[in-house]
Amino acid sequence: MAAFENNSERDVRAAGAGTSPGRSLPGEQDVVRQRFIEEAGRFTQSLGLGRIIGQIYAYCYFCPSPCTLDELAEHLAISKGSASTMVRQLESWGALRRTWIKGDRKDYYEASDAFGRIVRNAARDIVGRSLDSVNELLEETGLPAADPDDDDIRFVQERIEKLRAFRDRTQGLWNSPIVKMLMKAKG
Amino acid sequence: MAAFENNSERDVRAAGAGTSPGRSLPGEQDVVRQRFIEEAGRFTQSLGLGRIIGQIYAYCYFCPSPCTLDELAEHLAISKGSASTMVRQLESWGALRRTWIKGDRKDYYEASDAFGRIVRNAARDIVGRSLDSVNELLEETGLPAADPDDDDIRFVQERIEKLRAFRDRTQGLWNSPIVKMLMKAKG
DNA sequence: GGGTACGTTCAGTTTGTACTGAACGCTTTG
DNA sequence: CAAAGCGTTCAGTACAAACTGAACGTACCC
Repeated sequence: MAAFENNSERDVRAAGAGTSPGRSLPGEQDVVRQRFIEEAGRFTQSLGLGRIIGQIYAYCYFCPSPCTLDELAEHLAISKGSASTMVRQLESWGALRRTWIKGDRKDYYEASDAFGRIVRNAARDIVGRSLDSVNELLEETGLPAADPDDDDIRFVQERIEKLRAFRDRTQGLWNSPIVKMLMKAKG
Repeated sequence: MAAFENNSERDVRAAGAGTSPGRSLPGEQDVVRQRFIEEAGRFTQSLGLGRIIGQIYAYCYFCPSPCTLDELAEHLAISKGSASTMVRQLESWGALRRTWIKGDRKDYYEASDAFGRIVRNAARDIVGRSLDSVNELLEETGLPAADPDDDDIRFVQERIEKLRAFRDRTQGLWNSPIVKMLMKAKG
């Protein structure tokens, strides 16, 4: 709601990059920014990641210069705690990079545009641990060794075997060079 | 909790498939079933789909014969309403197939083992609509036509263009024959 | 036509969790 | 050393979504 108002420190900084020196009123591009930030929030929320994480990334993505925590908290009208937590989450996915400006104690964050890598990292982080748990069960499940004649036991064994086969087939899919290539940004 | 107790109609039917005629006590395979059902519930829940949907699929997947709604509700200790809703969700993903037994008014459900297709359908259903919303925004966003000299406007334009490029590159990824092949079950 | 036996729907409740904001530890500055 | 500025943490809260179960509609049977 309070995003990209033009009376703050950051907007002055951002406006400084423009060619119209006296320009400080919100331009049409700020409306566009605002809509993308909202949409990104809806997107990540509908994915069960919460609204804030999408908003933070979108805000940084559309910032010409790195952002600080306070900036994010103020413009997105969120608590500093949430900003801190979500920023580190995004950083762990490679979605944000932490930078510093010498003589300034604040941390600055800038968005990466390597979307493919970000999505892969996030997906791995989210479904990865759940899948690990499933895999563990698939491994440790020693089939009932006795009674190979029991139809029910053999049925269960076959079902588990099919799961294992699928797991093996898809395991290397994320790391497949083909998929990587398809998602790679080319300049 | 009450899953796979051995005093119910269904277990009698399941036990009938075994080779040991008098056998009605829970075998070791039922313990395995139970663990897979629990794990499936955890899995879908950690994915934000709820616990029940995974449990239902796992129950059906490890059933040698099709299941009914009442059976699912009773053995998984869930309400019939949830069973009905989730079963239709799974059916829409191709995870369950609805069958009938003549002379019986109940609906019967059996699990598909085409995991690849199920995952693709589910993923498309879940992230699809969210992505549609994003794509809509990407399309309808006419860039600020005026002021091509404004650095800030050009910056926003470039960022949006990069998003469009990634969208175009990844759009056909799910339907890519390579990915389809990698996920296909081979007999 | 009444009475079952189904599956479905939906208002209500409960459960889970995203988010807040105050307190904390650490580092730098005066 | 005190004080301010920074990021982090965590108990508490508020909100949303999962889940329930009673009411409903419909098809079949006596």
